Amino acid sequence: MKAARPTRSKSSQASDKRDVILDAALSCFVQQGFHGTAVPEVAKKAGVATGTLYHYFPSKEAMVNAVYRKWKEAIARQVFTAFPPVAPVREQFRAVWRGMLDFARTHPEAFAFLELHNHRAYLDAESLAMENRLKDFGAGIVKRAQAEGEVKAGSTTLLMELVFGAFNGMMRAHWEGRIALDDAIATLAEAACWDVIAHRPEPP
Amino acid sequence: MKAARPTRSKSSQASDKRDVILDAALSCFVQQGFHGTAVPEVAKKAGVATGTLYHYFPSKEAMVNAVYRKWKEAIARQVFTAFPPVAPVREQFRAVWRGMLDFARTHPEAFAFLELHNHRAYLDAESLAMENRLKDFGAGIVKRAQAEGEVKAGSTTLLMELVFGAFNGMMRAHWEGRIALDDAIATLAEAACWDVIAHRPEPP
Amino acid sequence: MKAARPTRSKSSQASDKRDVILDAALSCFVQQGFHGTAVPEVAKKAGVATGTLYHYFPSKEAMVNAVYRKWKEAIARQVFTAFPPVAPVREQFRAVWRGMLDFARTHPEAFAFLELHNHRAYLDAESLAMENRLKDFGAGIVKRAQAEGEVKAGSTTLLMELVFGAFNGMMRAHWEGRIALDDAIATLAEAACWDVIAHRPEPP
Amino acid sequence: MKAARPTRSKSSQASDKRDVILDAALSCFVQQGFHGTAVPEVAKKAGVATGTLYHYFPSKEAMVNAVYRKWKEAIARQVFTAFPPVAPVREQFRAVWRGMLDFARTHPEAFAFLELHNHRAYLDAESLAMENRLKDFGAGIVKRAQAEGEVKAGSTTLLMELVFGAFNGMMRAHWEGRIALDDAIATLAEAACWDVIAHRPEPP
DNA sequence: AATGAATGAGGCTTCATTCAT
DNA sequence: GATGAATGAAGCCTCATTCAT
Repeated sequence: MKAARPTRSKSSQASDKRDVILDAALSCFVQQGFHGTAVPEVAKKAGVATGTLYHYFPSKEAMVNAVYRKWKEAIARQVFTAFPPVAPVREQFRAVWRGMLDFARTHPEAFAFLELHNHRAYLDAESLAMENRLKDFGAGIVKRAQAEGEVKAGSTTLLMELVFGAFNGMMRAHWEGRIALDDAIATLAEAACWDVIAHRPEPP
Repeated sequence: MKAARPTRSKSSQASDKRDVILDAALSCFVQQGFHGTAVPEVAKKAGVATGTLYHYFPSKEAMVNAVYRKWKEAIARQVFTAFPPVAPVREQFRAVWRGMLDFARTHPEAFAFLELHNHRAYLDAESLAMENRLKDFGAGIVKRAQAEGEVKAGSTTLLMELVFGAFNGMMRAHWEGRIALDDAIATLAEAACWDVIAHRPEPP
Repeated sequence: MKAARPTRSKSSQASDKRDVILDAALSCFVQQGFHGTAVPEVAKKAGVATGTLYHYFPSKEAMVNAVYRKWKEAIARQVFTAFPPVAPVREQFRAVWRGMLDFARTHPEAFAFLELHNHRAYLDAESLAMENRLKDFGAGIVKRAQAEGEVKAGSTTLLMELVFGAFNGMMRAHWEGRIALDDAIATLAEAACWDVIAHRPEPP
Repeated sequence: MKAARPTRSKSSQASDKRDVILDAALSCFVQQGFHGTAVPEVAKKAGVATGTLYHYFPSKEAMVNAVYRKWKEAIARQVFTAFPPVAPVREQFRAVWRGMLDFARTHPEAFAFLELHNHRAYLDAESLAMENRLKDFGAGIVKRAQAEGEVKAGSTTLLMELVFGAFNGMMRAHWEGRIALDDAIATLAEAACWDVIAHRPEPP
């Protein structure tokens, strides 16, 4: 229900404009990359004057970092919220997977920007620090599952990176139109990615 | 005296310089991205004058496409060469995997450039066409394996993208220093990625 | 409660704010120059909003001219007030000198702004006209003194400019920390500058 | 004789262009000040493209410092060259004075730029260091003359600043058209400025 | 073929000024 | 009157590309 914000105060209007700019920036950056995007382009897409961007962000770099953090926070929140702390490992895995998938389907540009681009040249320390939260979180799950014997032994980080990589590979294929991400595909993918880490003793 | 390289013809010297430029360009592009790299930077790293670049490439875009094709061709050749056409599927999978891994270890910048960057904004049609060869090749293997019942049923493309994605995830983690790619890790990763596509009937 | 200033009428409050702005502008202009100062900087230093400046001055140029005239008027008033119309020339000289020195010591930023900056690019006709009053006044004194034989013959303007120049040189050295302007120095300087214009017949 | 450079090597042509730019910059800066001058203006006046300026100077600030140093060096050289080390103080004073006057007459814009503008906002340490050489040199002369009893006792720096200030005042008046700097005027000015520092015992 | 100075359009950012609140 | 967000022209500087040597 959008009716929840019927009267907008001055400050919420300002926040709105900031968000409009962030959305325009996301859209430009995901299509053309950070260095491939001109600041006036972002302004034009946001429907404001170029100078206005500089009331909200001190520089283009600050802007891209704000975009990055906004959405990294959003995906983290979504995954954490859906996570069942006391469920069996298999179910936890599914929950994280669905959380990420829901996010990626709801905010395809945000996901593509976060995961399909190389940000190392312009992200600041705080943004880089953020990047590791989901991964640490994921690594924690894998580690506990390893202790319970349900997941392969060996480098926890490797297993987690393989799963995230597979997920990103799927999303990239979707983003670039090579696959359609319907429920059958999503289910198959989830199962296949579980198999990446699942401990399956050879049958006798 | 230029006579120091007697065994090389004039044309092969020219090729050398072209390669020097391509190497410098690869190095710059992988660190700073295409739009983040200035042409004189590439020239400086290559040890030639700026104008010289334009004797070998008509534009910066042509240059980045040449870099892309050179290395996409190289990785394709390496994988095709190592591929055993008549071996069992499991062995074929391992061969492709090892081929890619060997390439990525031997040419880390090239691999990072090819797979960890988003090129859509500047690659031309021919380069884009090239991108699909490895994937089509991989998809062919998967498809045949599906027919033989050794691989999960369902979207061939999805399975292949999951495997490539997992591989890229591993390489990105390595590139960014989160894992060390020793043999134990590589073996575990290969096995885990095979499990992505392996058909494992539930035990009764 | 705004009632804290009961003795001041509305209009004098407005004048106060105008003066606050003029003071802030003086401070900025003297440190960074006219073109080196941004209008919002002046507003910030004055403690008002940027838009408020434009209630008091139609433009940045009008503002700098107002600053100039305010202080040029002030120094003129101070010098004229202290001037003894019927005293001997030597005493008149001393009075003018002390008047200028008092002003420069009391309002160092104002003096530095008036005399140590080059205003030709933005002063309007009225401001430029003002600039010559002190000098005409000074020239008048010198001219009468020449008639009385106490001052060197020759270009009145030159003599007056030399004295003003010497005074400014002293103040610049003080402003830039090369000399301390104590009473001994001031007395020596006054005597030395009188010698610039004093008619001293060679001893026989 | 300009014929001394009949064939210009590549490097001397480059120096020529650098000098053309420095001259254009001097001309702009002296008329409109540093912050009041736009870089493309300088380029236009120099007859080159804007980008060309940046082959010779890394920034506008570097450019203004180069202008400053070029001319500060030139005036120093001129004064030092004309200085007679073993002559009587009165003659040394005259030599310094004439050296400065010759320079100011030959290069009026350079002199106006050096002495009639306030550079503190953009000069770098090296330029500021340079500024004190002429003054230290002048102070040395005054100090020796004080020791010989020909010059007033008291703050050496003050006396020197008064003389320089008077000289600058004269030049400013000339620059702004209030006096014509013919030989009669110059001679009178020189004598008057000597009187600033001359020790004249009161007649009994 | 090789050079690198030169170009000028375009990039990021600033800033004098306006105007809705 | 007072505010400060908004504007967009203009500022400094970069950079892909050209061309005389």
